[in-house]
Amino acid sequence: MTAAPTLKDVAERAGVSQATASRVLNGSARHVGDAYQERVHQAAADLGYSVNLSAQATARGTSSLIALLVADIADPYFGEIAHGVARGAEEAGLAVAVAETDRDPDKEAKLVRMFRGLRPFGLILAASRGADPAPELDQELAQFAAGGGQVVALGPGAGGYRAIHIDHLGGAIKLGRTLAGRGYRRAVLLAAPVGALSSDHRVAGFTQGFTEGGGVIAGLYRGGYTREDGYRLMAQLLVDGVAPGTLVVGVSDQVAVGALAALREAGREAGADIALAGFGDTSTGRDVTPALTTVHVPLGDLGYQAVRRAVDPGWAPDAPLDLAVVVRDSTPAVPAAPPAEGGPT
Amino acid sequence: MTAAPTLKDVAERAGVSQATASRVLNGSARHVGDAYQERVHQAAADLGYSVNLSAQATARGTSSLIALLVADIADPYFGEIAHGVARGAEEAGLAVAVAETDRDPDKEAKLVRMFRGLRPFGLILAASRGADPAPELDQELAQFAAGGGQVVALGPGAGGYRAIHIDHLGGAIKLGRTLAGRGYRRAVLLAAPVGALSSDHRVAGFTQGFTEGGGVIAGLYRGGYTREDGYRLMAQLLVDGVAPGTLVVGVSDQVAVGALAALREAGREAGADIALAGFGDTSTGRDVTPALTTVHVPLGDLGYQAVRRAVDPGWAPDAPLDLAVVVRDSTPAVPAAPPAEGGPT
DNA sequence: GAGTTGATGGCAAGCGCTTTCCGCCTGGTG
DNA sequence: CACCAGGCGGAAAGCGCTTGCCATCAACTC
Repeated sequence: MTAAPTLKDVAERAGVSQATASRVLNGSARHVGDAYQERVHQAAADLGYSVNLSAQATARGTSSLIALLVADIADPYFGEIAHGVARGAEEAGLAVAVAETDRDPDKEAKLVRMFRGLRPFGLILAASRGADPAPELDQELAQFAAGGGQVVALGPGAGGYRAIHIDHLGGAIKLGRTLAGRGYRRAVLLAAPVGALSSDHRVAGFTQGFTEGGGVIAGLYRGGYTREDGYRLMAQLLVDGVAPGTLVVGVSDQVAVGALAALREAGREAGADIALAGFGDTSTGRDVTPALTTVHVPLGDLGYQAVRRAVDPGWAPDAPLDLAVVVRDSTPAVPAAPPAEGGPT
Repeated sequence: MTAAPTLKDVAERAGVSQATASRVLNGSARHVGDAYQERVHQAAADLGYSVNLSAQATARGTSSLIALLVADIADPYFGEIAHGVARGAEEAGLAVAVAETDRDPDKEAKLVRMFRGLRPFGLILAASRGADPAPELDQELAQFAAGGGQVVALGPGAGGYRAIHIDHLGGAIKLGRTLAGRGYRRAVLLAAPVGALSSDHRVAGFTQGFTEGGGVIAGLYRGGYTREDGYRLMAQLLVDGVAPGTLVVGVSDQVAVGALAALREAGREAGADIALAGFGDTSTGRDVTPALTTVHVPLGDLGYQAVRRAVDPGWAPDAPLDLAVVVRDSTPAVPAAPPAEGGPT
């Protein structure tokens, strides 16, 4: 047998109608006599039948897929989100389709268009969206939603759609406060370009928290979210000159780790000399030396919740997700007397 | 409009038959007059039409999905594979569906069964398979293949199916030799349970290379592939006692990093005191201190090749993939005179 | 014992798309 | 000018599955 057995085959073998076989095998509200059930199951097992989900989706008008859009699946940040999504999907009996946007809005729109063809149950947008309007993307999303699809966006400015809010702003404020509280007075930010929403929120939040605590933002470099960006930006910063005692904050853990690498390569010491903090609390930062101070974001739970939300629009988490700052060795407490380096303001 | 527009809608609006609309929009061998093409495209754009891939799959009898099975998508090892798969899939115009096995053979079989329902074009098995026969899995795979699906397994013992071979054995031999060449004489292995194929190959390979080079395997602990496993195993090893100068080899970078954490916590110094090596060369090990010696596995390329193989069974890579050992600071060269610890047997 | 339920099997009409024919028209040939 | 080939649009028969509706029958009810 080179073609997969169909429902019809099963029905014939069991000596029942297709309708009955369908009701037995693929969950229906209608009850079927025990004897029939038995026969159908037996026939299905004998034939190695497996439902054709495409056909099922065509007939039912809805599929059992959930689509996930991430910037880069190899990035632990998105990897953990995907992990949570996979968990939620499995629980809901859904399969997950994933694609990478490379943070390119055009590509993102293109992918949404292709996903739209899959008629997935829901669409989870985890790729950092920019603040700029993206007309094509918005149009695709609108059409997807018009067709009955659930779109849930993960992140801050998720306009219009169902959203799992991630309080980057609040988390960053806490980070700023905490670090100012530890005695830091000068900070340099390594961020993504203006318009990258989560970056913008983190920058704004940190700035607010840090200045409230008496600190000063002494510099702001822009690149992206990756380790390479962090490395490059830090190298530049080193060229421009950084005073010891300065705190360098990366827009993501990856960036901070990249900065750490640049620092080490330049012979400077992270921690006591130049302090370092990141954002996200991905596995990346836990094992470097010094261990990275960061803001914990419950990425996996977020992904899980996104699926729940897509499956059941009314669903809400028991407790809102909290971003907590995690202080580690990369930001040692600054000794009482500040080095009189940069005066405030 | 709350229901997505269908081909019929487009055809009507364009004033042509469904057949013509189909030919214009969804690639067909047949040519259609320019005027008609124009009208159809226009109508499709006006309506925001997007093909229903499920229906298309039903009609064509084949879908545009490629399925990927990994142990844990949040693990960078699999994240990088998935990244490569995503790249290949995009190139081929395929969507990728992914699921996590948690390294549980039963779950794996269950997932293959569900994927089978999706009638994907191909199925890529990246989750570490055990050496033990897994009858249910094999049966599912056989049935999938019988239905015309391409299954390509990533890894060592990929019996029966199209496989992208990963030469764990060869890579590990090189690692063993290299490290023996650097002067190490005693090694302890932190591995996964017997039967975990890639672990077995790595253990065997390292043992061979290392003993050939004059080293001795002084211990073999078994846990798993994760950071936690590494941490736990190393803690145990520490309790059991390890002589300075010993080399600890983790079955994966994750394990090695976990071991590093345990080491640090116990106040021992990685590198000069206890040397450390991993396997895989995932981002994990690059930025820890000391940086981790490991075997580079081109995970992304592997994933990419798997897709190519699935799409075109005849395809073969230009050059076979090579595993190279990457020596970093976690295995400093041992000074000439060995510490007379464990005599070679 | 006729009438009423309620449970359950089957028929057949879709779901949206592809693809095989079929027929028409244009154009080239001798 | 009769004829044939080739190009192209359309009608319609599926693809595998679901589900509304009807038929049947056993169990009750008065």
